[in-house]
Amino acid sequence: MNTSEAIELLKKKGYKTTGKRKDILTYFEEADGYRTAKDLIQHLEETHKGISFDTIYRNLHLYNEVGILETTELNGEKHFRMNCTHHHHHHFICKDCGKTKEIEICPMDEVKQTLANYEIEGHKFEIYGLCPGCQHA
Amino acid sequence: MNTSEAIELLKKKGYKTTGKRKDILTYFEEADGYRTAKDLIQHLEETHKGISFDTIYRNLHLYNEVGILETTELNGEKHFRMNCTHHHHHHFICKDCGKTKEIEICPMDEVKQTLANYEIEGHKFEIYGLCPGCQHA
DNA sequence: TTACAAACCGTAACGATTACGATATGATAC
DNA sequence: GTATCATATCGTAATCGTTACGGTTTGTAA
Repeated sequence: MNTSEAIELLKKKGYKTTGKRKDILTYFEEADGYRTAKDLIQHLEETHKGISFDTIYRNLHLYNEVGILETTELNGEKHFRMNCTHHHHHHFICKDCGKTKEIEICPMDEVKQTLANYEIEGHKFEIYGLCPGCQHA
Repeated sequence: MNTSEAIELLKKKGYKTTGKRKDILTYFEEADGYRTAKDLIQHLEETHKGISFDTIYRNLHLYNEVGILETTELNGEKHFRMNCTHHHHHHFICKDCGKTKEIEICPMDEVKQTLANYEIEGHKFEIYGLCPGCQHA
């Protein structure tokens, strides 16, 4: 997903297009990895001095709800990234820069067989560490 | 791991044995699943009225550090459970009661091959849903 | 039984997030 | 273009889980 696709989706759902909304989307499109609300606030302070927490979190929640962003919890803070809509996969996540690498392997088919009487609602498979670029920092 | 093994381990590492420490361990041994700090406080209030946050969190951290408890993050709250030390495995976690079921499948061997230049520090594989007992509640 | 480090208490502070009344602003209809 | 109105935003206070701290109590080992 990219910024213009996301704006299109928001319009279709009846949400208004604002400068702040666009800038938030652009930030995540360019980030190419997981970022926190704080990262985003810091970035937006440059162009939108005094932007409200309300605006930040309201839009993060909205984007997450309509599927523009996906989220994960990393040492007590929520992290967000542009959603990859094309197919099911998981991520390696760099602890330093937040960048991700797609992992195509998913063992849920096998796992489901061992959970016959269980109602499965979701699963999380994430690998953490340092990406090649961050190993010598 | 059970309460007496845990106490033994603490002693060996030079930590003191107190009534509160024992009761915390017993709570997790009997819980048989993930519990929050709040759950624990609620339980201990009965027998140790006015117990301090400091005591709760200090011991939770300690237990986590020495490997008595393992931890996961579930909708913004840290959850703890008695550690299963015997072998590597993952968990199905019931959203309602916090009970877990061991999953023996782990795809990390395959995954490692696709992350040749990456430094892997850890991974998380969890399945969420409702256990058979909680499906009709 | 004394001595002392470790454990604990009561409470304040912290950081991330949520919430709210008042104001501003896109989008639509005229 | 302008009026209308629901939605978005602001400024700020409140909330929630967690952490921190000075003072007191308590296991433990000599």
